[in-house]
Amino acid sequence: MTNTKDKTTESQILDAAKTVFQSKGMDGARMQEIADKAGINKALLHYYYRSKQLLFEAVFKHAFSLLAPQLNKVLNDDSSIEDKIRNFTFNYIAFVINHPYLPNFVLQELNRNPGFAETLRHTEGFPNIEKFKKQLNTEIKKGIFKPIQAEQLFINILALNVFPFIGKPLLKTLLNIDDTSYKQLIENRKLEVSDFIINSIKNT
Amino acid sequence: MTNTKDKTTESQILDAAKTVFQSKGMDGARMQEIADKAGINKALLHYYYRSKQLLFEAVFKHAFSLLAPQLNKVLNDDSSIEDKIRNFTFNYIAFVINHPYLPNFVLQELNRNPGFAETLRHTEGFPNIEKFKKQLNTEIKKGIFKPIQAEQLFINILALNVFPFIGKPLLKTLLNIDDTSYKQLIENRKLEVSDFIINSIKNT
DNA sequence: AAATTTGTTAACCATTTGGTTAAACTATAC
DNA sequence: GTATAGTTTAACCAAATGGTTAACAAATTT
Repeated sequence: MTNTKDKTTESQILDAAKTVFQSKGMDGARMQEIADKAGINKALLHYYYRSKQLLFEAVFKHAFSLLAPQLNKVLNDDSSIEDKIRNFTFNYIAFVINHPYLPNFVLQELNRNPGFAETLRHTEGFPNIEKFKKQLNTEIKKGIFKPIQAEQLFINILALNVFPFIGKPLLKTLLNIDDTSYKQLIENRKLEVSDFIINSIKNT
Repeated sequence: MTNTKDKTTESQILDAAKTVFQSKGMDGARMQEIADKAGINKALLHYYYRSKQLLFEAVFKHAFSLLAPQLNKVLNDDSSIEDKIRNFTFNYIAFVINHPYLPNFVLQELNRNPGFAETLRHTEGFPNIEKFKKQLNTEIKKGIFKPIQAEQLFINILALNVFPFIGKPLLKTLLNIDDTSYKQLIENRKLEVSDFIINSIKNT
């Protein structure tokens, strides 16, 4: 075997698995469909990844490893809170526009199996809120921001950025708009969401 | 057959189906598990609801019929925008604390089958945003609020209220807190979220 | 109370599904 | 070039799954 060919087949499988798992979830995904999409025999899936569960975990961990650095940006870099919020919002929305299935996939599977979140905490580079908390409290003491619990602000930031992607089918229907308009609405949020947040907490 | 006994069996099935579908989703749910939970033979499921798909739709429509009136409250009653936001936030969070699986269930299944949302639009009492839009624009013109698109504000309100429930397993891990603390965090949001929103858009 | 309709069950069925096996094929090692 | 190790496939398998059937039980009707 050539190592090149190895990697090609294995990554073809992973790519196909990503597509199928992320659009149908663990329960809805079929090993045969993944094999077909990868253009290989079903037995090869088990040759490279023993079981559906392990293949799924590979996909899930990879998905989460894409999201974690996005979160760390808002939590652990050295800019001001205001800059963090603006950068995170802009970058996260731009990022998810290119990976539209990711947030729904990760949240759904964590809900299906909450114990899975525990496993993630012990992985390298798992986001931690401590620095963000201290920094926010310092800036509040300086009078830059109105008092707000770091946890609540963090939830709000995430909510405003993540929800439009998870809620897309519902929101499109409620707002009675088509895909193009919805895309535009999301595009506008890259800047509007930060204003919305900053407006709310900044002292004048 | 007595009509009373009919309804009892049928609603036992529906109750069991709610529990199973809402916690495991369409793909993860098993007809046998629903039958067991209802304490009846599996064939009875098909006697009352022809197929898994139809039983699922009954559960889904019921779930949505619980959520729709909550939305209509923010869209179509006669109070001011500020009161609407405060009432909706308080009521919605209180409501979902008692139906914790609902938002995730509805959003997940709409993502799995986006065409389903179309079906909902044509049901009685489907929420409509038009009145909210006009009212908001009027209050903006009066100078009560800073300019903001009704659609964006609506998304924000929904996001801030719904996301904490959908994201619970992720947020609990990120914030490194236990169930009791998380419950308290959510409880606090009943009032804090409205302040957060109003602060952001109200003219001073 | 006999006939008929409705409710309920155990057993069964076809299909799907994740997973295995044994053989064939390919490429590298000797 | 032949042995050896890694790769790929077709065929197969057992378990699970949604759904059906035919017979039985319980009401309702007449």
